[in-house]
Amino acid sequence: MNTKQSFGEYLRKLREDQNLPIRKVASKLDIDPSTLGKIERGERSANKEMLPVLAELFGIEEKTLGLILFSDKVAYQIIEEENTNEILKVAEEKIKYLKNKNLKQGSLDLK
Amino acid sequence: MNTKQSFGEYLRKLREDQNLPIRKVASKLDIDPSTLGKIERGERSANKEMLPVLAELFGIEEKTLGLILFSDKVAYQIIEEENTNEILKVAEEKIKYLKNKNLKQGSLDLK
DNA sequence: TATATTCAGGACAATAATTGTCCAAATGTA
DNA sequence: TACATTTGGACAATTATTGTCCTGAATATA
Repeated sequence: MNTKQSFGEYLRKLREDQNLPIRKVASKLDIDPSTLGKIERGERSANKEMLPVLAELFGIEEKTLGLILFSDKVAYQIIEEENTNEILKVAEEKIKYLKNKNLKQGSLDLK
Repeated sequence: MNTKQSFGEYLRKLREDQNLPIRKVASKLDIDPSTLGKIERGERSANKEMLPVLAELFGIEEKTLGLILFSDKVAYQIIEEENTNEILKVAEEKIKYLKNKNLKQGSLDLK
């Protein structure tokens, strides 16, 4: 996993390695080519529904794509803060706590 | 740091420990009391501008408040995923890379 | 050179999400 | 009871995101 690449850069590389034009991938995703171009350049965000389509198209685990996409989103959300590592650590603990709580009880609801 | 508490719960505890009504804290924050109530219950999100006000009011480091707030946001963003730990780890690496890159170059721009 | 294809990036309306504000009902308290 | 506090719904205003189209530049192709 190359963490020096954003989701968009990763996607572009996949696409170019296969010599596919934006147009074709966009059509598979059922979005405007211009939108896909923006996603590749990081000017718009991809969404979860695109992942299974891309996974199949490029023969990559959907989970891997999700990992790249969500880590991007998390990074973007906190990169302006100073104590990013601490934030991530506390977030990890909160998630652990909440998931566990959730196993034992009903559904959750955070904001 | 108690990671079993959301920002709202933490805030409510601070407020109740001082026997302050929502009304008063809301007025310091210059927001509607109903909105503050919702923040405490996690139905709305707090924002960064509120942190210095709360920090001074309760005598707590702004950074600590920010830590609780942002870790909440990160947790909320990914809690529905399976591989949350991996996501956080990759996010950490990305941030590290981007911050370093940023030190050496100009300003950054992700999405 | 002319023509076609691809891509970047702007514009802008449609849609969705968030926020501010007010109010009425419920709850707590003197 | 009377008063203060809190909850939670409603809804408009604001802001953010998305879908769509268009133009021009760059590149490839006939």
